[in-house]
Amino acid sequence: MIVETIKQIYLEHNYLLSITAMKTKVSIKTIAEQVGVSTTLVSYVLNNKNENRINKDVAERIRTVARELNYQPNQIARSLKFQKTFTIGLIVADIANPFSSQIARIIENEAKSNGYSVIFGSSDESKEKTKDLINLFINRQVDGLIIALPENCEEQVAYLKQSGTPFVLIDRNYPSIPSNYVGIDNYDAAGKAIRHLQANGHKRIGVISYKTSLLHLNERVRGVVDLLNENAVVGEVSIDHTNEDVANAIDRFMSGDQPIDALFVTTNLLTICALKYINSLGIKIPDQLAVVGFDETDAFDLFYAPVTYVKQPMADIGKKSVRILLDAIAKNDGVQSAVFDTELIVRQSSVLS
Amino acid sequence: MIVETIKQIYLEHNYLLSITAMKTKVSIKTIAEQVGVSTTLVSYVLNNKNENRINKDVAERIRTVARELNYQPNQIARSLKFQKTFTIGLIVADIANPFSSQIARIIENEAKSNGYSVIFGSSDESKEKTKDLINLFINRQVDGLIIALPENCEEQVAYLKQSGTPFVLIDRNYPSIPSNYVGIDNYDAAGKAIRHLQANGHKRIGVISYKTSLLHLNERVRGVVDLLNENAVVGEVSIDHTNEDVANAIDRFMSGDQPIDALFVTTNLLTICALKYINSLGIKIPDQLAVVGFDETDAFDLFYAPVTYVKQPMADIGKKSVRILLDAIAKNDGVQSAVFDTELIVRQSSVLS
DNA sequence: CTGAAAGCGCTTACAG
DNA sequence: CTGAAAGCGCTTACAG
Repeated sequence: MIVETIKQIYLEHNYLLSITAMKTKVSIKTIAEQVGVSTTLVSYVLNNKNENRINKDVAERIRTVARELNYQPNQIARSLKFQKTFTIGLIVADIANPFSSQIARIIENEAKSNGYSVIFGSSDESKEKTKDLINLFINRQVDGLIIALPENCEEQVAYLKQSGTPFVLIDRNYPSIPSNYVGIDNYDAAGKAIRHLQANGHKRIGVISYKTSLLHLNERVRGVVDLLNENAVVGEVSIDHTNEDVANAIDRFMSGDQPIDALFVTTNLLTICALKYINSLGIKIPDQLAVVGFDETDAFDLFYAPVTYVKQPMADIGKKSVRILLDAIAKNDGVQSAVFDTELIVRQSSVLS
Repeated sequence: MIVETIKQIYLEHNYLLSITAMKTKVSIKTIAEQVGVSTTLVSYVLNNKNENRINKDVAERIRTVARELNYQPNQIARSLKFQKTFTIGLIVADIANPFSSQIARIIENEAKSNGYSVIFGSSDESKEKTKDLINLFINRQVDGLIIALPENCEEQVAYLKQSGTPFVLIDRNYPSIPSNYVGIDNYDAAGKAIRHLQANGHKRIGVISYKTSLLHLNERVRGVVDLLNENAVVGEVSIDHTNEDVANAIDRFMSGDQPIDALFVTTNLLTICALKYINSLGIKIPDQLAVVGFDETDAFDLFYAPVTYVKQPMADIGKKSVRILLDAIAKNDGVQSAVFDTELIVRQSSVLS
């Protein structure tokens, strides 16, 4: 009954011949036997090699049989032969984070148009998981890796270098160990946010960031502090107790005789967290508090005062990281890096009405 | 200089011995030669096989050398031998869509704890891309596939069946061709939303969904219509002109002598799109219009009237799809399906204040 | 114009 | 207790 249904559909779609091959794995050998030639010839024909010195009729018969049997080359066998898998390993903190999944999509597209597939893994900001994923992907013979590393991963970078597997770091860089890297000018991004807030009359500006050794985040904070000096009010929150820490920071910022009148938050997740708490306090944005966030998300668009944010050129970052990786795969010497500018998308959350 | 830095770090981390192996691919053969035994023995030892009849000293030497050389087994070679790659292919409409990336993360975890990795691809709701991805992944010898299919993919389902590759459909089902499937009770989910709106005194309810043959979405609409009968006001929007169509539907719903007082939207992306347009019209939620959306997103939390939504049990769906797939990989006969209940998360957007 | 053979890195039944 | 050999599915230099 089920088989009948399938058969029916195949008939309709003109796949009749495939039915005969149902479930039987067809290899180059199957075709060779069917046609009565060597596997050598089958391989040549199917790969369009030595076309000029292969009998046209034989070639045609090979192609026909291959089509009839719906031959699918075994890429694993090719990979073993070529020592090349046409696979890229992507390691991010969490593929469910919109920043990661947006980048993943761009990398997927760029990889695909170059014949590569991508295998992914989430590190949850853990050094150990990162190391495991690196080894896993190396075992699986990926041709290269694109990685957003957690903090304190000098060891992993060194390990990657000595492994000989081409890789490019994205988002988070480790300048102490020269590596391929693609990211943004974080210092300048923060500067854009702060100068904008200042230009709009904000005097006392708070910044919320993670307590971390991650350079790209610290650069964002440094960008703030260099502009505000002693007037900078910094709140560092732990990744383990983000909600409480953000709440505490905001409470501290808003109390005392010099409450802040503007807030800059250095990541999308932190910004959402901060906005939720600000909402719960009934603080009105932007009148009581101006806010600038980081990265694009639908939540910022739908907020009652659409949120001003620092926009990263996701497409550029994703594409460039693949390009650099493919370069490194082709010729693994020297390192390349690309640092993109960001754009401040100004909306109501930071502009007094 | 760079080399010095790396060396330094390796010394610190006690990887001195690895340095000597820098860039040299080490195989089982390398170890065999170094120890002076056959590759057979190396393989047995490293895989803990025939432990009882292998000389303890030899085994120890093999292990030591393997560790010193930081031997990493070539999984491609193992895959070829075992006809098994321990890889799952995941095909979604767009990995950048939060629904997809959340599911992806759960699938990743569940797969990993069973020794599987996951390779992904986005179909952009295209039949052709889906077919290409299926073939690509089959060529790459994935052990199984988890797929959210676009509409009109009967052919692809039949193709998958005849390929013999185990697969499970998620989110979108094709009951005409019995297959492994994991999803939710879409009809009931819509019912939950509508009964809630009715219980809150809403009389005239509009529903926005895609114009599609996708069963799961039509089930959501059917769930509405079966409750409201002729009072149901349905707006179907094209996936190609979503923004305009949503705007047109809402304009139509809100005009005339019987404007709607409540709106149910059947997907997260559509809900966000609808909310943006409603905002732009200055319509106040829930007082002028109650809204119930679908799926979880930060945007719903941060909305000035936190949005009531139908919550899918993402973890259940993700885990179950992997479990069923692994079952099918182990013993590919018969089909399993799992249909989960949803939960209506009631918040301000649908409750008159 | 065609095919036997080696080899990619692994595993394992078999023989000793 | 150990190893030579075959084989997973492919490619290709080489010989004819």
